[in-house]
Amino acid sequence: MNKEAKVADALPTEQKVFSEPTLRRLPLYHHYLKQLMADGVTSTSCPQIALALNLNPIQVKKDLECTALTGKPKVGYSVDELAGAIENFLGWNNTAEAFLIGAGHLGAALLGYQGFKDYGLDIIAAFDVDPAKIGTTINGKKIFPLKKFPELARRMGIKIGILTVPSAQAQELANLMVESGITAIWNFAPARISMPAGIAVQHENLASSLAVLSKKINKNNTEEFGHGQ
Amino acid sequence: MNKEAKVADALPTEQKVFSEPTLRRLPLYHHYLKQLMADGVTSTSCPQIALALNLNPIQVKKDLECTALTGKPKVGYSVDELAGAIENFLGWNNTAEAFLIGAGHLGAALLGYQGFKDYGLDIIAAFDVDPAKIGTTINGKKIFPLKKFPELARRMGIKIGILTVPSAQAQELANLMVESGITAIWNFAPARISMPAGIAVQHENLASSLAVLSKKINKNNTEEFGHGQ
DNA sequence: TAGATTGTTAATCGATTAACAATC
DNA sequence: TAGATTGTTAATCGATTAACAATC
Repeated sequence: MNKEAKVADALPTEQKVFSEPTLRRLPLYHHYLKQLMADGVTSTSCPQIALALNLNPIQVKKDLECTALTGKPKVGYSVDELAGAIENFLGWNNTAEAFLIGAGHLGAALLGYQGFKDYGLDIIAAFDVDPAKIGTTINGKKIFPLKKFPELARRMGIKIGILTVPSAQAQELANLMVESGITAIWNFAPARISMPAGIAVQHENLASSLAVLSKKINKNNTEEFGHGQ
Repeated sequence: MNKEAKVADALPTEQKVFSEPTLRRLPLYHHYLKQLMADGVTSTSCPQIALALNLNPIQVKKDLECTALTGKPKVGYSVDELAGAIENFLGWNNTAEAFLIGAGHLGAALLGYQGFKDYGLDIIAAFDVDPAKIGTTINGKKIFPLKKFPELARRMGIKIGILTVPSAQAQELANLMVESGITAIWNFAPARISMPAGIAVQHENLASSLAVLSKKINKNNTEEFGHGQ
């Protein structure tokens, strides 16, 4: 019995929750660890990771508590173990299957992105209402008519839905997903969708990111030239 | 002279900084205001916006301080004015031109996304090293050889660069952008890039979002079934 | 050993939320 | 007027950062 199991026995109900900023940083650490592995490096430390990613070393340490690994003072952690522990924590080693609705530009891009497999996600099919797209294959993934979604999702036990549709249709199609047994929705429409409790929703909003970038630009300009916006 | 100008005169150096979470919510408000406008609604309030977007009304009020608008007690704000003030604050009414490097799946999707114009961004050309892509047009945008980037960026005074390349090339091409006069980079590669001070960088990381979604799913499951992960 | 890093607890900082007077 | 919302200041909450003993 390993250490993790012992801790789990001792505290069966106490499950530490990690903040969203922490969760968002874990893939960055993992990416760096993979780089180290490719370079043949076998151990690393929080200060080293922090230096490479331009983060605070103590923050890195706090974040890595989620792995429940024990490091060696002065040495750090095994790169291999650490990468594996992050994958394990994020559930990247048991792949989940997903359906996508909306085979437009963005939908097609996601269908063609090979990296998702590494993150435990496999988009196995897409759905659309456009007769020109139905029956075709985009980036190796077959496009089905939207009306087949509920039946196929139920039959295949799909739990993750990806929404890449115009915002006007987002709420309606999210509802369809939930009625079809989907319990987690990754929403790329520039509109919030509201869902019943128990349904996980992750909003991806390019307008939000662009707003942050715009303001960063303004900030740099005003600092540089020394006057208000 | 309007109120904003007066405030700017009175406090020329004091420029209130708004938090990143606030900036990310502004486009959501704007989107809802546009909906109201389409429905012919002329005024709205923070509680109404909060209800529609499932947010805290006081948070909405705090966020809208960035507009420097004065609302009417019991009535709220003019939908039209509020939408305009947000556009103004985010700089969406003076369009900025951008170059994109990496005309793969994701790059093509961004080239084809019509919505950016509304957010003050115009991607006017893309660059790639693939001879099969160079000279072609993807979603109406011409693809140029990468080696033309510095000259064209300089000549056209382009300040925004969008990176949609594999992570192995991200840092190198970000450097090229900066050498070509780019001062803001929107990075879609799943790798952090480090930049000199004064260069604005916005990282877009699907792996991070997926990490958050995965954990939301786990959380719901453990709550539902009442045991640890 | 000396020194760097871990592990953990405490302090700080900033965002969110609450409180309340002013006002239409 | 009564009541809802604004504008603004204070309190809370949580994430980040600091401090420090333990240890290899």
